[in-house]
Amino acid sequence: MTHPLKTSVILVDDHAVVRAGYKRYIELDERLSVVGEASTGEEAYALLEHLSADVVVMDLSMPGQGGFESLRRILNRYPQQKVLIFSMHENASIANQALRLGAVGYLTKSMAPDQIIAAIHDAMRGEKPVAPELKSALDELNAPELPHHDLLPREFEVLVMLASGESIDSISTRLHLSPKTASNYQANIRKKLGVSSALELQRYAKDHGLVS
Amino acid sequence: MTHPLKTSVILVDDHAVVRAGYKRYIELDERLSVVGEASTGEEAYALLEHLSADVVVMDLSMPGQGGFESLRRILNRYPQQKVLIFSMHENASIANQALRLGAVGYLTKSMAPDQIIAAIHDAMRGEKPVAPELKSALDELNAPELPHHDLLPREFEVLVMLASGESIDSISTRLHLSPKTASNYQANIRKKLGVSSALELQRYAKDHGLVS
DNA sequence: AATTTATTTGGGAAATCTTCCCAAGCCGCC
DNA sequence: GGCGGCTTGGGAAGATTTCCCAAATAAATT
Repeated sequence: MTHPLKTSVILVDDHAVVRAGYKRYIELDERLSVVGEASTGEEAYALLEHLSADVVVMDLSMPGQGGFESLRRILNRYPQQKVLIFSMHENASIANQALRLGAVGYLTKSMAPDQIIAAIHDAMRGEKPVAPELKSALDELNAPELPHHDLLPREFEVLVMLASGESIDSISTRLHLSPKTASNYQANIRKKLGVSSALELQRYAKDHGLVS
Repeated sequence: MTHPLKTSVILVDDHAVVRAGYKRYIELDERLSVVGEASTGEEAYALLEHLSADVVVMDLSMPGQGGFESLRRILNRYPQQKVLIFSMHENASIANQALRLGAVGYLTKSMAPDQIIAAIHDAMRGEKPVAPELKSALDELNAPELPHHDLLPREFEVLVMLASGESIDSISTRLHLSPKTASNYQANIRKKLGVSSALELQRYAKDHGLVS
């Protein structure tokens, strides 16, 4: 026999209507079979205790504690599990985070159905399929010479808080710093990143995946 | 016969895999039939020249000139066309804009499949189905007493520029104002809206659909 | 162990920005 | 003509930001 075993797949997406679409396409390939579905990351995690699958195909934007946290927990518990992210967002920094966390690939919903099927087979072969439109952006993102790479650790921490909209006062309180110090960090961060306002800073952070 | 005619549906979504899901569910109801599919708004517009359908079910976030523009053009050419928006975004201000443009309803992808089917029938009956999780937010959004409704015209203009990240200097230049005046506008806007930083102001504007 | 080196923390002083208060000019309306 | 709302900005006080610098601590190197 040419197919000793089917590749088993678990689908994770919070939209039932979207899961139905995945399933229809995946099952057109008789070497694949969908053995389970889940609508949240937590559900997927629980499912894996009873059911193993070669590949988990998972959306990232889900309710509950979100796709990233689920990915982290699944890989922590099952380090060998192949997880393919299949996301709406054609955002290189999101893809980057997911791959760093250990996802075996990152696909987007705008890929053609047969590319998606091919990616599942690729993953089984040990490759790391990535949506073609993100390849170059990903390389750029991992270039070592991005401005925020020479922020000091403390500066980085403050940057993230600033970018998520916290005020100097709130930061200095939460970090037990004088407002003066927090403000000085802000100035240094802005200078190093080459931005001059809170909104530019936020945009920088978003573009580089430092905040959602 | 109890069903004199099936309700015909055209699906518009740029993700083939997602369309497959819609279709599977819709066709489970034998009173509905999918008579056409399109992957962009332009395609949908062209399709309508050859093919009429009772309801167009359309995603908003699509490549090309976007869902809003497509909706506008379709309704301009075919004012009677029932268009149901079926979007990912559970954002009241987006829904609000779509409904103002003349969509007959706004559904989200996290609704249960049978609610979606029901919404299509509702639309045929002349109702205006709206995702339940958005109902209250929509009402709130159309309440006449929102803070930004008593901004002066000029203030509103400055608000939009501020919220899209422009600096006081850039605004004063573009509007031929002294930086002082622009800055005074900012202070007045912030007071009227009850926000205290650039980021809060941006969030306010986003939440109320004043900027994308 | 001794000594650089990097990092964290904040003060002082000047520059800048924001706020608050107020007033002049303008436009439309009765 | 006069009233009221809108637009425009000055003055002055207050707050924030910036820039420069230095002490304290932690980490790395020899």
